[in-house]
Amino acid sequence: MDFIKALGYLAVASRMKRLTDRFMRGGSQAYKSLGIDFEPRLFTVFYLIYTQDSPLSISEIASSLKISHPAVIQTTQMLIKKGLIKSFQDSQDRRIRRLAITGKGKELVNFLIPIWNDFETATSELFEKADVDMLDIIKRIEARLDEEDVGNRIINRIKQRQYNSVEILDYMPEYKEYFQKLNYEWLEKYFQVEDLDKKILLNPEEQIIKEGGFVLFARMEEKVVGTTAILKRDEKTYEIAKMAVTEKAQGMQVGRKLTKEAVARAKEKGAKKLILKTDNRLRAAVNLYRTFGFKVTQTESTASGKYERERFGIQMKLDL
Amino acid sequence: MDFIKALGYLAVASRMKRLTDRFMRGGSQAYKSLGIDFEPRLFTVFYLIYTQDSPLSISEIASSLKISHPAVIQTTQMLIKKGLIKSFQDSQDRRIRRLAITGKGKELVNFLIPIWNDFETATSELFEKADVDMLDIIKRIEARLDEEDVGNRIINRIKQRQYNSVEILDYMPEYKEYFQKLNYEWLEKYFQVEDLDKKILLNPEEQIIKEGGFVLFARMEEKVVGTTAILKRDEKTYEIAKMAVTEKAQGMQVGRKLTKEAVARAKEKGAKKLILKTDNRLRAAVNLYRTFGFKVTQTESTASGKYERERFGIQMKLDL
DNA sequence: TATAATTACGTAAGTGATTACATAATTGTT
DNA sequence: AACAATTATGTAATCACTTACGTAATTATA
Repeated sequence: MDFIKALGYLAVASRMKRLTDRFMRGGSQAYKSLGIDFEPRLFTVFYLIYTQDSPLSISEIASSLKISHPAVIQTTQMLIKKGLIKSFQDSQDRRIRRLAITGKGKELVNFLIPIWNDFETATSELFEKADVDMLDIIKRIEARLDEEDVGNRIINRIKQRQYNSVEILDYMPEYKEYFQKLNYEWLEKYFQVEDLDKKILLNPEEQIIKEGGFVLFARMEEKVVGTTAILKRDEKTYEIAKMAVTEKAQGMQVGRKLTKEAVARAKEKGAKKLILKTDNRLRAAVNLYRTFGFKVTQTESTASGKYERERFGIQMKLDL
Repeated sequence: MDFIKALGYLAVASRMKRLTDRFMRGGSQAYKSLGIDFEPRLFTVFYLIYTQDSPLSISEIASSLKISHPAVIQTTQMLIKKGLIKSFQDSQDRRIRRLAITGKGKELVNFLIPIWNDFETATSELFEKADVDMLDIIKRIEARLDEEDVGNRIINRIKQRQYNSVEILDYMPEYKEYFQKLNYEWLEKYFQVEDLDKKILLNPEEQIIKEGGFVLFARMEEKVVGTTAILKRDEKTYEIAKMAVTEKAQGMQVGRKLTKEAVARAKEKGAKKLILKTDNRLRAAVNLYRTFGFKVTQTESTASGKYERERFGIQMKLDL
């Protein structure tokens, strides 16, 4: 019974690895059973050095083979120990060590060429029998990965799902405590909770909504994980403030969705300008706002807000 | 510039490895960037334990996943350290350690299931975009490898080529010295060169050919690498003797080709029986003869030949 | 023309698997 | 019942890479 096989695409990488291991082992098995003092892993580096007319440097080899330079160093050390290549310092640039094939190396190549030819035909025949054009397949997959690597593909998909699962809700009295709690959570961590904070957080209805602003909540899987306020400054100007996302939900696009909704609400109300105050040290937040088109308008030297923390803060603006 | 790409099937294993590494790295990248304390290499073992109703043993896991049991031990140790699984001794068999998921483990699975789902869709979408049915491809290649692994495919091809490159030549006076030299080479190594040996090796024309026998030589890439004699015992009986293959060419099917030709020559001459004397300790030789159908007819206890060494020797016979 | 940035190489440690070997417990055989 | 063979697990060493970090040499820049 083969569990990995049953997992389908969930374990396709493991299956590819298992298959690759089989191929690599096949090569060393062949050398060993023929009593040849050579290993498959030496092949690419050795053959590259052999084919090149002028001696190559470590990093030239690494980039040609798309492997790390320590891998090249380890391989070349082994080849030098076997006497198949030699190294010498570059005459112009003393950082560079150049690698060239030796007489013994050339001899071995001549001996190995027919054997490598057998390697090649044996493999290509195997793929032919399996009715698989492996080179073309690898080429096509690599091309896709050059566009976007596996990690990013997965991350983007996860983020998209998380983003979709977040609901933005209007102010409801029963969520009032979250407005306070979520803001205290991070204010206490980074700054002090000042009197003006307390006043607004305790009385959002009075301080924000009655003044023509909004309070929004973000809910994810039945839990309130974020909040923000949109304060009305004047008919044409609104301000995003008191945005807070609980630590567990950070990185899950909650802030993005709250900001998106805040922008939409301000537009609806006929605002021409949306401003916000934040701290240059909160990189994630600043970058998030930037992606919406917010620009920094004031830095600490020019700011003169109501909060103590604003001497480290910045102001940002978005024209609607 | 991508040298490996240019090598085609000669480096297809390296390219597969490079591609696989990219996939494996993608997974850990995704977990890391989401701040999840989990690794791709834990997945198969963890998921297998999760899906199974009754706790599995180390070796059950190893065989289900087709990996070595030390790999399972290492993985489970890490999972235990993370508190995701627990282990306990089997009640019947005290050698067996059974592994079961913990409450914390189940919690993590529930959290990870949607993420694993994203892994799966991201990968399958990637392959779809590359127009590659990877699962089917792996299946087809694995099926071929189950028939014959990569190592054997290569070795067989090399042996076939070597076999084809060996020429069998009739006796020529200028090769006379090789008949002596090649035989001394191994006789001196395993036994003593006895007087009867010397007489025959010095005078093959007189001792073998004039008596109605043959001497054959094997040539590989312009070098004489092997020899054998076919002695005429009587009208219906010939004997293969003095077969020698130089050490460097051993394992290259030279002996096989010499034997094949010897059998053909004896048949041509109308022989009904081909015999030979060898030593039970020379396993490669005895096995070679066996593949031609030779059967052991006498062992040391019954043998009474002319040679000192025959008290360790055997006689073999092939009916033509 | 200092100094900062970049490049080339080297070393160390980690990764995720393997093979080889050891030991304890169980099962099979005479 | 005694011993051999097999099975289950564990440990050590190895493999073929990687990432992370350090240093020296060169090049770019203010």
